[in-house]
Amino acid sequence: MAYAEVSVNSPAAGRNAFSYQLPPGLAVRPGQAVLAPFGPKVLQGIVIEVADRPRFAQTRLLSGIIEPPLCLTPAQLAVSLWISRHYLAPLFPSLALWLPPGFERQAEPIFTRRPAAADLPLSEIEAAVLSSLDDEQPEEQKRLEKLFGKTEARKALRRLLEANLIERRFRLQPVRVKPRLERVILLAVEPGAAETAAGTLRKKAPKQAAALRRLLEAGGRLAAAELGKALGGNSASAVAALAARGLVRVAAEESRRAPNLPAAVELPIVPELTSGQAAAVNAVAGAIDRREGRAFLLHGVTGSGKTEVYLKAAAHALGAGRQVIVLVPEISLTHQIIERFTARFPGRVAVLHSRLPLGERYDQWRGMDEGHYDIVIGPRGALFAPFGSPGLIVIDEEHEWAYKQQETPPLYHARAAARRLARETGAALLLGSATPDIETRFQAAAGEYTLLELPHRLTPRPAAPLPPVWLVDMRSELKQGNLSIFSRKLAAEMRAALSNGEQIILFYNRRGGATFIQCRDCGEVLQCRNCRLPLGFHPVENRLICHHCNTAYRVPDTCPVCGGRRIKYLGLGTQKLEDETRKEFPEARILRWDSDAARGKEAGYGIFDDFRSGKADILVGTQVVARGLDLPRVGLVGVINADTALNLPDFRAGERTFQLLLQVAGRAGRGEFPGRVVVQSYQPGHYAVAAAVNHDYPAFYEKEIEYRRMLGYPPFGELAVATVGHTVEGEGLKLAQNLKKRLELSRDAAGIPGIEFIGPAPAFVPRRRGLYRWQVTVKGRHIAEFLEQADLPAGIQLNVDPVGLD
DNA sequence: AGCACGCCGACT
DNA sequence: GTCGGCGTGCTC
Repeated sequence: MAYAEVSVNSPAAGRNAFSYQLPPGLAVRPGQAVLAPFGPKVLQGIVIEVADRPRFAQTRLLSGIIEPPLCLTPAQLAVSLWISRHYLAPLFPSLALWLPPGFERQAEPIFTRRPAAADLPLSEIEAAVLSSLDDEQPEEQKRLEKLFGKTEARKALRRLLEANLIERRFRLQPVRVKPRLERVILLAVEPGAAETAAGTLRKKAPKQAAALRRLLEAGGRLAAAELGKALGGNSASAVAALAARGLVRVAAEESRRAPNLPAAVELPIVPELTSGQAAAVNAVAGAIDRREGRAFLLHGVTGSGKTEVYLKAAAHALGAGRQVIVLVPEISLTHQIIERFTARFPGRVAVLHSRLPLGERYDQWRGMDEGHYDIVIGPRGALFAPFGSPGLIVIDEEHEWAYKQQETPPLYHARAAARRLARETGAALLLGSATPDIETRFQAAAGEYTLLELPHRLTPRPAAPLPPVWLVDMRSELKQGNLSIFSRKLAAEMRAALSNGEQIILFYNRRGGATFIQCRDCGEVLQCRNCRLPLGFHPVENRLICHHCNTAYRVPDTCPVCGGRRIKYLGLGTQKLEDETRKEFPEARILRWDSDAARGKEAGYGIFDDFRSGKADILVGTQVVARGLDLPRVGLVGVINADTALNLPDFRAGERTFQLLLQVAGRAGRGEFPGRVVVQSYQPGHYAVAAAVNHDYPAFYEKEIEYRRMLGYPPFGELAVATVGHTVEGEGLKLAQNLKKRLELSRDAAGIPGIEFIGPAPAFVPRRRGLYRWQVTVKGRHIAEFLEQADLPAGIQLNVDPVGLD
């Protein structure tokens, strides 16, 4: 007797697989998509394992396989099992990452009327629901809810079910996405015969003759829509007449939907590789050939030619008949890299991201599955492209936080998942960054990644140095009576740039708004004594609270360091910044680009294109303007507030600030003008600011890694955050305290050393969707192994290896 | 998610 | 005494 362990698509399944008996004659493989009975429903599932014995004694019979058949590869299966285990994520969603778009279908309830005659007293609405049901044609609950109202319909259905007047069954939702069919006109005779026929028809049926000619030009096959366009309007009757003569045939063929890709842009000359680039390409190519699943960290300053390394390595993988996955941090950044890849590899590039219409996503997926495309570009989800033997996985800007999935489980990190996929498939993994993640850089030093370096910038002007950076101490500006947003240095540089015809980027760091408290005399930010993280201000209690350990402090009147009285929380928005800029520079044309201004499918590309084409002089914006955008006419970059992000209660705040400052500085001087950068800061002495100003990654790394080591933060310890929520304010805290107690008991029972629990503390977003949220942070080693066997209450959310605040 | 079971408060 | 609130446990 054969059995299968199956992951079923039910929220109830969690991280478990369920045992089923295989019906005689049904053969399934691990990875196979199947249908399995689960409670009253038949659900979609994925086979995890096939064995002689079940893991669970009471088994039901597996319903069958899903048609058309679909089977995950052993490598895909292994990556998903790792994700589910490491991130304590539900199993089916971890497997579903690989499934084609639109594959997932829920079981929905349907109702039929029973022939039973029992004549019970019914309410008006119950009678109405009953009379709208048929004894053969089932009705969907969804439709009844729309008709009678959600709660009313549910109540009535429940009553009718109890009275045995109706019957409920479940069926899978209908397929949402289908191949698109298109009418195609095909030549049904030899070209010679068609030519002759066109000649005879020319006089009495000119439209038919023209249609034939057009069809011949197109090689005997043309979409009906195109033929119509070519003939100028209605071609249906002509086509019908030709078909009646047996000259053409009309068929329905599948047409692939594809997104509009940005036009291919190739550099004027394919550049000769520098020795650094060549060495990097050779190393990666060797790893691709040896199929050893090796990983590389390409540390190259902005503008050092990392993309060219990606392209050459990709060419090598494709040459070996293998596929290429290119990940970018977010959709709005796919644009530039798609331009480069489609130029080099026309017709082979697929794009996969959540903003594509479902039909396009589906066709892109199938195009890859069937081998029409062998390159995919997209954000983190593109890692799960249906490629049988990937040769290269590129992660551009690998330090970006967007690679960690937030909110919806599985909360995986695409970099970590890519590392597993590379190992499983023998692909080479290539991580690129100008400011590598501290953890990645540490692992490179430990030999986990091979370090490849590109220390020099390539620009049109030969050997252009990285732009000089001026650091302005805003405390002394204030002391000298300058209350403006702009320091005197920045204002002067802006005037000079404007009169020189250069463009300017003003970067404003929005994150961290007014959550921290700072002395405007000395720049001191009040921190928790235990966690060394900035304290958040809570106006209701008028207290400063540590978001890590929940210690409360009273709000001081004077600065504990310098005794100054000007303690305040800083607040400024991009809108205000734009207004101030306009006031100060009335002659300049200003564009604002922040997340509010960049909604929708185009994701701000209108703004970007306007600025690039010179329709404005100053671009004011948040994080988005710091991204890897190539803007050749930008001479000056001004950073309005270098350090607000520094003061978030996050141990990665320093790293984030450093990365952002270097990135935004890199926007200056990429083209015609030598670049300059002015950085305004209240904490110019902070090592993240100082190192960024000097473009000194090693200096920052040394300081940061020491800080991490001292406090046991990653890479020296692992973190997980458990969040609980409750509608009643005080109950949330109780839940969290209870959770912490249970975790401590589990730890002591298991005897796992070196794990500590911090908190409970209010979440960074203390209230969401009506719930008061509290968090307990788990810190230590082998956290996933501990949490896997720990006794966890229902309803908690776990974020393993968290990135950013939530 | 849904649904059953089971235990305490506002009503006939 | 009863109806009904939602806490807890289960789905191979």
